[in-house]
Amino acid sequence: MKQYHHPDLRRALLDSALEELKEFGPRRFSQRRVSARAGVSHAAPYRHFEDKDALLAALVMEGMRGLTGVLREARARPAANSRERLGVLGRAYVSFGRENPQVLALMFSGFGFSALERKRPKAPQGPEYDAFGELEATVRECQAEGSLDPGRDSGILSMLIWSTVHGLAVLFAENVIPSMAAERGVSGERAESEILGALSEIFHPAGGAA
Amino acid sequence: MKQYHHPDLRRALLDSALEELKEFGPRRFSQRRVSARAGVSHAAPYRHFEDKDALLAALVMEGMRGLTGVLREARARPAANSRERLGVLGRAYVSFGRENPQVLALMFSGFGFSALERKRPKAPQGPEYDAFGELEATVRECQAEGSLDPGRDSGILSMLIWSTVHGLAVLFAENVIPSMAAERGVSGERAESEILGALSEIFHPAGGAA
DNA sequence: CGTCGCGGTTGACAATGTCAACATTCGGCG
DNA sequence: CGCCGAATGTTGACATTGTCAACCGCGACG
Repeated sequence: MKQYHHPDLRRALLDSALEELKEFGPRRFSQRRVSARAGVSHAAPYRHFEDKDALLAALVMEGMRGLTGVLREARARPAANSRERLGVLGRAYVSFGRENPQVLALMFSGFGFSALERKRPKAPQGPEYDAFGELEATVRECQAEGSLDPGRDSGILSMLIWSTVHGLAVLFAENVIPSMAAERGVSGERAESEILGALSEIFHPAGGAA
Repeated sequence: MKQYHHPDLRRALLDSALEELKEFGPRRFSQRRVSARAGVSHAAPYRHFEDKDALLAALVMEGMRGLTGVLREARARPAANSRERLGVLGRAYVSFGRENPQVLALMFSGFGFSALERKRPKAPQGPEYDAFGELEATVRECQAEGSLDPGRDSGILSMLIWSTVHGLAVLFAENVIPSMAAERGVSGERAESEILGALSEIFHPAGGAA
C-alpha cells in the first residue's frame, strides 16, 4: 500500500533514471520504464521534469556532480606534491569514465552538454558541479610549486590537460584503446598505466616548454 | 516516375541518413524519415540493413572513412617537417569534429564504437578506415627526424596524442571549450589556437621526456 | 468542515522500429 | 521469346514510446 503522494519522487526518478541509463544506455533509455521502476504511472515524471530531455539533462547534472565529487576526493588524498596529485586526478577521471561509460557518453555527446546549455540556460552552477575548477586549482598548485610552467595561462593549460584526460576517458570507456591495445597483445590496464606514465613525463617541465 | 528498383538504394539510404543525422542529431534520428528522404517506403531499409542499429553502425563507418580521408589529405599537404605535419593533423581532426559534431558524437558515444564492435565483428577493416594509422605513421616520422622521442613506443605515444586531439575535438564539438573560453572573454578560435600551440610546445622534446 | 491546488493517474494520440505478407522487377534457363 | 525464382520494394499491422488533456486524491489553510 503506497502513499499516493511520494515523499520525494523527483529524487526517486533520478535514481531510477540512473539505473535505467546504466542498464540500457542512452539509446534505449525509456522514460516509461523509469516511471515503472520508480513505481509510479507513466506520466508522473511530467510533474517534475518538463520533458524527457529535461530528465536527461538532470541526469547529466547528476553525472557532473558525481565526476566533480570523484575529482574532489582524489584531490583531497594525500600526495607527495601537487604534480603527483595531478596524476591522481587524471586517473580518477579515467576511472570514472570506465566505471560509468553510459553516463560519460550521455554527458558529452550531443545529448549532452551543448543540448543542455541551449535548452537550460539556468543550469545550476555551483562548486559541486565545477569539475573543471578542481582540475584548474591543481594545475595552479603545480605552477606554484614549479612542476608546471608558471609562465603559461592556467586556463589554457588546464583545458589542454583536461582534453587529454577526457580523450583518454572516452577512448577507454568506448573500449577503443583497450581493443587496440589487445591487437598488439597488451592489456588495457597496462596500456592505461603506460599512457598515463608517458603523459606525466611529457608534461614534466624539466627543460621542456618554454 | 520512379523505378521500382533503385539503382543503389543502399548508398542513397546512407546519404539520406547522413543528412538526417546532421539535421536531427543521434537522438532524434528517425529511420522512417530517412526512408522518406530517399523516396522509398518505411520498410525498405530492411533489405539493406538488418536493423536501425546496423544503419547507424554503417554511418559510423562512413564517418570513420571521412575522418581517415581528412587526416590522409592533411598528411599529404606540404609541410616544413613531420613535426609541423603532426600539428596540421591535429587541427584537421579538431576541424572535422567541429564541422561534423553529430557524426563525431555518433562515432564515439555508446552508439558508437563499442556497440558496433560487439554487434558487428565483421567491421570492414582497410586502410581507408584506419585513421589511427595515419596518425601513427606521422608520429613515427617525427621520431625518425628526432622531433619526438624515438625511445618511446610509437603506439603508446600515438594513443596519447590521439587522446589529446580527440578530447579537444569532442570538447570543441560539444561547445564546452568555446563556452568556457567565452566566460573568460576569449573567442573559440583563439582558444583553439592557443591550446594547440601549447600542445605543440609541450610535446617538443628539447630536453623533455627521458 | 469545505475547498483549493499540487501531485499522481488514466486514457488517448501520433510517431517510431519491426515484422509478416504481398507485389514487382531482374536475371538466367528452357 | 517466355517463364520462374530470387532479390528488392511496398503495405499493413503491432507493440512501444513520448506527450498531453482530463480527471482524481490528498493535504494544507481558511
